[in-house]
Amino acid sequence: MQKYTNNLNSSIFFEKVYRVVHKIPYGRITSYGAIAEYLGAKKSSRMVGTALTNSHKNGIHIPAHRVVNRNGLLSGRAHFGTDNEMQMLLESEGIEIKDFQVVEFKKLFWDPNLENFSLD
DNA sequence: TGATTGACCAACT
DNA sequence: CAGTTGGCCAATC
Repeated sequence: MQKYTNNLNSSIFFEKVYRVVHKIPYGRITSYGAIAEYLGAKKSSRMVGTALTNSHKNGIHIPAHRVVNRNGLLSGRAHFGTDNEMQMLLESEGIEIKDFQVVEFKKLFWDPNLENFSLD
């Protein structure tokens, strides 16, 4: 029996995650789930977070701070250097944060599923 | 090597 | 409404 039932092969999937994250425009944000869906693994949104942890560990530089959870919450902030580094990175791009949440989440949401771009 | 954890999310109770 | 559960599976314990 095949191990993967949701179109998820880790090394390939991780690399695709990095490429999508790299495409998130400056000053915009997206969610783990939206990326997973774009990659055809909607139910594996946790793995998007795993991929980002992996990228951090391996020193792969991608704008991971632009990925938040489906409610606009900065759920990955603990993985950044200091307590509020993720927030400061977003604020430096003009994104307003309140209580660890992106205030204009809907307005700033960048949905890869609605975009026309290539993974290069 | 088995069990648990977790940068998630939708459905269910 | 909030809390729980099921799915997913790499990484960690």
